[in-house]
Parts: sequence; structure tokens; C-alpha cells
Amino acid sequence: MELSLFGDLNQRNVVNSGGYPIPANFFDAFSEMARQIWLLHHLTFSFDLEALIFEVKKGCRFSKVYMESVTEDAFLSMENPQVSFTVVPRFPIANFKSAFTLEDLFLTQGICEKTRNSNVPMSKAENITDIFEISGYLKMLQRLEAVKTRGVSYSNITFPPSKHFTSSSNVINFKQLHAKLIRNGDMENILTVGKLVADVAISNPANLSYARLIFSNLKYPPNIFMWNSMIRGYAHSSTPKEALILFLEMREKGYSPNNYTFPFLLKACNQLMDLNLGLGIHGIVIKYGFEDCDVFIQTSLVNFYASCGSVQIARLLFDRCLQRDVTSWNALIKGYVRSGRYMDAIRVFRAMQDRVDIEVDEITLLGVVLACSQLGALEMGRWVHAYIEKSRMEMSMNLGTALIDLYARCGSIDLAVNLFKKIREKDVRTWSVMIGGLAVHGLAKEALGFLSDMQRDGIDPDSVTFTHVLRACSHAGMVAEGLRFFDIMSEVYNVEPTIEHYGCMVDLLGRAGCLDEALGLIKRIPYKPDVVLWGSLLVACRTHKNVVMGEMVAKEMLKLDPNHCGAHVFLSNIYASVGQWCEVDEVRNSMKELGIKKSPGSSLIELDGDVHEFVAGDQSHHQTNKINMMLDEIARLLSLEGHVPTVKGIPYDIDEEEKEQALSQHSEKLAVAFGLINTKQGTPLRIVKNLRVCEDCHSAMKLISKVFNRLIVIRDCSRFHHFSGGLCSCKDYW
DNA sequence: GTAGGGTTAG
Repeated sequence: MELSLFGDLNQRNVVNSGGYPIPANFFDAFSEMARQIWLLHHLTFSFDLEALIFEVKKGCRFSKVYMESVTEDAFLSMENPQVSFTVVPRFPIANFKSAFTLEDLFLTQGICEKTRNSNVPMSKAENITDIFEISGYLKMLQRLEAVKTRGVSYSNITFPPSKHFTSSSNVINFKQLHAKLIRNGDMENILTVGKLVADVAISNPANLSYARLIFSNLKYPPNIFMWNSMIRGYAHSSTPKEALILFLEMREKGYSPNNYTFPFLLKACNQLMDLNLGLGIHGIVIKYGFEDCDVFIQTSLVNFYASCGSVQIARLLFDRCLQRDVTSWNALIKGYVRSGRYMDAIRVFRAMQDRVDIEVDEITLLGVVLACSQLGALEMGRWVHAYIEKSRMEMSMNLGTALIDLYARCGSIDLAVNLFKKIREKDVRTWSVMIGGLAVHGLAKEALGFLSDMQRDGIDPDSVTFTHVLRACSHAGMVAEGLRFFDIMSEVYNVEPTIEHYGCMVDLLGRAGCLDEALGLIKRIPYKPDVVLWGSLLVACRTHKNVVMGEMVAKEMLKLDPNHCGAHVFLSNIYASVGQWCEVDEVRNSMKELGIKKSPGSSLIELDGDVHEFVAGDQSHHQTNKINMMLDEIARLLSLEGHVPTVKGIPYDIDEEEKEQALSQHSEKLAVAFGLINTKQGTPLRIVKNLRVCEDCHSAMKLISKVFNRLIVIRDCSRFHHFSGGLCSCKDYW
């Protein structure tokens, strides 16, 4: 696309490409708000030559400079040369070339030397805003107004209360204080008032409007401290967008942000999960030269990108940081965890330990524990536990809770219970994690026992606790108990059922075969049923082979999400299980047309501190030959035990032998074979699987546990199965 | 005078 030279502000593309192509859809990637911020800060600025050189000398780096196309001769013959150009700061977007300075540009155009020789005095410019002259300023104001009144559609997001609002100070107290200041004439003292605004703004989101009232009715202009305080208040409130609007107002009034402003702004972008907005803020950070010198801002950026799912950018920035402290490392570790890159999180942790200047702290370990629990890496988790004890670090309630969760998620419920008993201080989360752990292990009676203990300790169950309690009932087939808890949670404990609780109930009824009741419940709930909720019923339809209802449910799901892979696969599986191969073909063809691929089954197994991943049919592991031999051996021994592969769920109209072949390559079987080869006789095998265990693998695992005399623990996406001596802890109810 | 990283379900 041909871009105009100095475009009208109303046009989307205001820049000339100066030799480097700007992607035509560049501005499409921006949300409206980001665009406002971006435009406000990156428009065509008129610099005089002094200012230009000033910027260059300050080391300001730009990724692009777009100059008015005057010829060199014309430029040099001007009496008072004015260069109009647009700057785009260094910016981590793939299409952008790496940074270069104005000096580079001038050198390439052969005028740098000449301007240097002209001895232009470096005088007037005090700061960047002094020398910027934003053209089209009034138009910008109009556009800002439009954004403010139109609003951006964040209203449906709810935000948890922030940890920053620890004080529950009643607004009345602040009003009294305010009145006192007025009476004593202290409102003239900008420092005192600043403190008041800051305190009120951060005390409680509910007090923000009062803080704003003080802030807006001052007899003198607020200082940057007050602006920051207000922005901080909004950044941590349920309306973080206000922080950015306030920032725009601040800029309109001619204030420059300082180093304190940016962490608050990035916090707001983080809350809004708006990548484009943060990109805009990042641009401003660079413009003000903070990117390379402020560790707080750098960490805020790392954290922001990581939270918004751009962990690669976070890593890029992290690697480029001049200063890194424990918080920066923690932000990166958490970023990897949030993005599901657990092994990377652990790699970063290991690299961190090699650093003599960085000391691991509780938050680091929390991140690592989280990664381990997702990976099912029990040994690594135990190592963290030992590390805490060895380093005499205090086992805080948070860390204890995370570790209990880890043990439970890694299949070691005994270790979880032991640790739970040792921890003195417990809150509702500690209890909930314990109850949840017992629930997924199918230990419903024990879970309910802990629920009573918890109440005896004076702690009331919350919404999450009840999710676990209902799930415990569901896994154990305790329908009556589940229904009872569902009733009393709102009646007695004032916990209103959420869609998750309804999901548990659908699951509970569905598993128990009460499909009509489950469907009835879905029709009665006060929420719009979502894909997850229908999904629970769909699983039940498959288990109980109700083709008619299953078909209806899958179609409902596809109405909500036409690309829902699970619904397609279940539909195909349902047809396959009753031999309706034409319908199977139809579903598979429509999947092909829509470009949907079934996510492959994947199993993880930890060996000597390393996690090995196996994908169904995977032949890429370096021990593949040995694994295949072991699989043959398993098949031989199992057939001696009378095992006949259950091929019903296989969604292909292929011959029986091929079906058996497909089954034998399920990821958990590969992982078990690998485990059997590489561990000593009697060592338990712990496997984490991303999907549900299929019927054939389930019965095979029972027999493998018997024939090889091993405890096999498999965590699938819904619960644990402990296979031992030919039986499974789920009692075949899953 | 102000700042960055934090635990439970789905």
C-alpha cells in the first residue's frame, strides 16, 4: 500500500515508509484505545535541527524515521531548517527492522557531518515535551472524547480485588481528615494534599471517586505525584481502563510521565489483558528513554507481555535487561507457567540458581511448584520441598498450599496429607486444595471428612471448596450427597452456585446415568449454558451410549463453537461406537473442511528429574525400538491374562488388527512401556495425560499393574487412577 | 512521598 507522506490525522496511516514498508494492516492490530495512545505519542513531530541533535546525543533510538522528502541540497539551503518527521520507537514487532538512530539515518543521507559542522548550539530544550509539537492536537482531543464516551468493551470482565487494597479504611475517616485539612488551611500544602489523594486512592476502590473529587477540585494544578496516585488507584481497581484515560488527560494537560507512572499503566494493561494497549505504552516507555534504565519498568514490561501470552517478547526483553533482580526472574518464570511452558519455567529456575547474585525466594518457588504440579514432576517437587527445609526458608501458608496441591496432582496423596497435617496455619485455600486432592483421587469419604474438620476449625467453605466437594461426590457416584451439598451451599453458606457448580452437578448426574435429570438441570440453570457445561453431558452420553441425546448435545455445542474439536470427535466416536460409519465419515469430512485437527493424546512421565513426553503413535523417542518391543511383550502377557482390546471407540472403519495397533500406540501405553524399561522392579509409575483415559487403556493398565507388579498412577484430565494388583481406585467408575 | 513478581476450580 502506498502511504501518504504526512498524512491527515484522520487517516489510518499517517506515516511515510521512508524506504521501509509499513505493513498495511499495522493499525488494524491496535485496539481503539491503543491507537489513541499511539497516535498521541507518535505523530508527526516538527523538530528543529537543534532538537534533533539533542535527541541523538541523548542516545534516543528510533526504529524508523520518516522524513519529509526534501532533497539534500534543498535541506541544506534552508535558512532555518525544519525537518518534519515521524518517529516510531524501537518496538518488538516481527515486521520491524532492528533499531537504528537518527545519526545512522543522517549518515546514510550524507548530511550528518554537515549538520555537525554547522555548530548548532545545544540550548533551550529541557525535556522532550518542550521540543515536541504535536500537530492536529485538537483533533486528538475530539477523538479522545469519543473513546471516553463510547467506552471500550471491557464491561463484561470482572476483576478480583487487588492485594494492594489492604486497608479497608472507611471513606468517612478520610472525609474527616479532609475536613480537618480544609479547616486548618492545609489544603494549600501540595505535599499534604498529595498524601491525602494517594492514601484515599489506594485505600479501597470504593473510595476512588472521593479521591477523584479532591483531585479535580484543587485550586492549583496537581503535581505528577498526584496523577500517579490516581492512575495507580485505577490500575488496581475494577475499572483499569480509567487509569489509561486519566493518563491521556494528563498528557493533554502537558504533563510528562515519570518512571513511577509506567508500572501503573502497565499494570492497567495487564488487568485488561490488552496486548495492543501495552504495546502503545511500551512505545512511550521507549520514547522517554526508560526502557534501558529502569528495572521496575523493565520487570513490569516482562510481566505484562508474559501475562498477555507473549512470553517470547517477555523473554526478549528479559534477556536485554541491563539489570535483573529476583523479581525480574520471577516474572519470567511465572510468564512461562502462565503460557503452559512448564519445562521452560524450570529451565529458567535452573539458570537462576547458577547465578551467585540472585537469591531464590518464596515467589520463585511458588512458580516452580506450579510448573512441577502441571508436569506431574513429583521428584522435582520433592526436591523443592527439601530445598525449603534445607535452606531453612519458612514454609509459608502459600508455599505449603502449593506443595500440597503439587503432591496431590502428582498422584501422591499420602505426601499431601502428611504435609497438610504439618502445616500449622491454614486458610480456606489450604483446606480446599486438600479436599480437591482427595476428590480427584476418588477419596470422597475422606474429602467430606476434611470438610467437617475445616468447619470445626472455624473456616467456612467457599465457592471453590464446594466445587471440590461436588466433584468428590461426582467421582464416587454419591448422587444423593451431591444434591444435598448443592442445596445447602446457597441455603446455609450463602455461596451462590456458579456455572462451574452446575457443571459438577451435570457431571454427577450424567456419570450416574441420570441423563434426563442432567439435561433438565441444564435447561433450568440461570446462566446461558456454555460449551463446557454441554461437554459434561456429552461425556456422560458417551459413557452411557445414549446416541440420541449425545447427538443433540454435540450439535448444541457446535452451535456455540462450530470449531469445537471435542464435539466433533465425540460425535464421530459416538457414531463409531454403534457402527454408523457413514455418519462418522460425514463428521470427519466436515472437520477436514473446517480445518479442525484432533489434539493428539499426550502423556508425561518423569525419570531422574527429566520429564519425557509421549504423543500417541510417537516414534520419535530415542528408545522407540525398545519401547515397541516392550509393547509387544505387554500385549503378549496381557493376552495370556485373557485381555481382548476394546476397539469400539476407534473412529475409523478400519480392520480389527489395525484398530488394535492404534490402541497399542496410545500415549499412556508408550509412557508405561518407557517407565517399565527404565525403572527398577517395583518402582511406581506416574503418568500425566492430557485427555481422558480410554476404555482399553484403562483395562490394560489394570492388568499391567498385576502382571508387572507395579503401582501405576495416571492423572487424566479429570481425575486420578491408581492401578494396582489388577484393580483401579476409580472402581471402573469414571 | 509513589513502582515490578504470588497460592485453590474451570
